[in-house]
Amino acid sequence: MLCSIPIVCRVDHAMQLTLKQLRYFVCAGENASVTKAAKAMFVSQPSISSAILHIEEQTGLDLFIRHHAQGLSLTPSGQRFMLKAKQLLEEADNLGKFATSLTESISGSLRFVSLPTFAPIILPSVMRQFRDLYPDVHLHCDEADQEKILAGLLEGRYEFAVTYDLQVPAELEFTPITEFPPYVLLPSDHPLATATAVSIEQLAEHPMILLDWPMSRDYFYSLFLSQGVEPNIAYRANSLAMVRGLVANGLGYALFNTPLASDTSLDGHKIVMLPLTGSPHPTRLGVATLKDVRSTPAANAFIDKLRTQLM
Amino acid sequence: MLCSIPIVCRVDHAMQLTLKQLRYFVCAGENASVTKAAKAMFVSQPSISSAILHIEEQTGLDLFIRHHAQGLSLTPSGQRFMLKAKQLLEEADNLGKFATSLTESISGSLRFVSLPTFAPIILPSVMRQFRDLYPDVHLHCDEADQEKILAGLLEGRYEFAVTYDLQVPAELEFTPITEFPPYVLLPSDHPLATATAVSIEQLAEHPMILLDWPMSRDYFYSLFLSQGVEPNIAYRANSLAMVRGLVANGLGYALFNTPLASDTSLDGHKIVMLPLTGSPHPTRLGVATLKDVRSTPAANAFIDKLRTQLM
DNA sequence: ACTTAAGCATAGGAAAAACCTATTCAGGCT
DNA sequence: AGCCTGAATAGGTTTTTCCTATGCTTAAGT
Repeated sequence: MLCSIPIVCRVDHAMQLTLKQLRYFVCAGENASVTKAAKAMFVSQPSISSAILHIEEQTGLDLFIRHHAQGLSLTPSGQRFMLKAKQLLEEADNLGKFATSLTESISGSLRFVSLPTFAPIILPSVMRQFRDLYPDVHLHCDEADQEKILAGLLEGRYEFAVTYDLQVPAELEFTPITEFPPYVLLPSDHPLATATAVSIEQLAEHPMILLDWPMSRDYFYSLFLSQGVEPNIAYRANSLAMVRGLVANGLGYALFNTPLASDTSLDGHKIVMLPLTGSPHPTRLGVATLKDVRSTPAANAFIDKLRTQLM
Repeated sequence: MLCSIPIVCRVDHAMQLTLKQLRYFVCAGENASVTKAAKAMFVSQPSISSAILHIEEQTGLDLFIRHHAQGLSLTPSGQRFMLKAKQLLEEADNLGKFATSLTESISGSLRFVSLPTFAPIILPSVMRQFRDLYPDVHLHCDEADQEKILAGLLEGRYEFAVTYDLQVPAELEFTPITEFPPYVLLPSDHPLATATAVSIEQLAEHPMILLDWPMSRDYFYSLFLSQGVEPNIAYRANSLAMVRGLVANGLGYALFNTPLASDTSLDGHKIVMLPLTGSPHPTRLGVATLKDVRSTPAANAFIDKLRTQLM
């Protein structure tokens, strides 16, 4: 039979002091009296007494010199211990204040995320306005594709996301802010450029420049499919600027939904923007947040600014 | 009948978070799991759960995103709160460590007090030795008369006192270290200077220089009174140096108990030191501490050094 | 699609801690 | 000596903490 080795459960008997006990002790130390401390803390005298005794037992310190019938005074060790205890209590209070500041004040930092499609178009001015109002809040804006955005929200990396309402899972809340109806970008010498509006059917036969991003791709494709036609993809591009350049140089038309301020491509050619007839399904832009998590005041303030900006 | 005004008890509902709750929360946050935290903390899963819920209720924060059947992740607020909570817990641990350091290690600072009569004669060399052994301990030595010494001990201003066992109250513990038998200081041309020892009776008629300090005065007087004679006080002086100067210049003899290393006064005259016959009552030098308060290791170490120095 | 597994929340009762009232005890004060 | 003050103790009650058992919701597996 083997020798059974006794396993010593090493729970590392860390001194167990509660904040309450420390509070009682400090109060007694400052008043040099258990009774006065009891009055100040709105508890009975034995409560203070036993808290002190408990700390003395836990630490092995003699905190007080008991003067019979006339209160207490701190021992030198007690004085030193009280100093540190007060610091700790201070920090504990600060933690509480910090918590309320997180729920109540617009401060600290704010992390959010958006799609690179329109982040640089919409967010800079909102961030500018926000910074002017709340200069102490540190803004951090990431750009990522929809998949990463949703994962980041679920993992708590971002407080909110400015994105489309596409494939948003049930755990997330999507509050729409505005809609972007799709429109056509045409080179100025395109046969359809003189119309006031064009239909999907009209466009189908012409060569198209496709913004080749996961979401855009699916969305614009769906506009044709819902009309029973298929687009004639001549070129694919990976940035808005490139698409505009290709259009401006007459290589085809493109569909867009994010509003563009400029009617000129980077190389100086003019572009014509026309609405689509038949009110095609617009994309909905909004804010995605976690369903069961209250937003911070900073996040709410930012989202408000975003809303007024877009509406 | 007067309107009864309802008194709103404004107890300033300060957020009541316990360290234990914070510990549970942090552990859950670090493990991204209530269950794992429960195992790590050796408590049941609901204990962790309710601690978190309690903090969330108290602070109004949503600390975690609950992923059904696959743990938790911290919200942005939760992340920030956890950082601060960890800091607080760190500080709490430090307080515990500080307490044990007070009881176990020779460190920090050490305040004590002694009588100016012999403090400068005895303590400097002990302090020197102590500093060489424990250079990090800060020594603070006050000088005060017996009355102030005793009050200072009772108020916790000093950890111990090096003094005589005179009028020590019951709350204090006096541990004697050594005895100082009184002896005579004579000018070298004094009629008794050639003897090997002198008696109190012999001295009584000669002019005496009295060290006019409360305790010394009473003590030396008592040596005469116990023999049924009275001293012939010619001069009174307020310092050892002055007494020695007066003696050396032939103005009288003096009684001393603290041992002197030099047989020369400050102005260069020789002094003769002779023992008293009849073994008069010696003064007892020792250490006074509070009776019910354990001394710190630093104090014990110092007192040990003092004892080996004097014995 | 249905079942199983994982994992947090809730319920209810038991154990522990905190608290309160009443009393004791030890020194000062008159 | 007797009263007063103020801390400690005793004993019982309330509050908190903790545990077991169960429910509920989604992911994963078949």
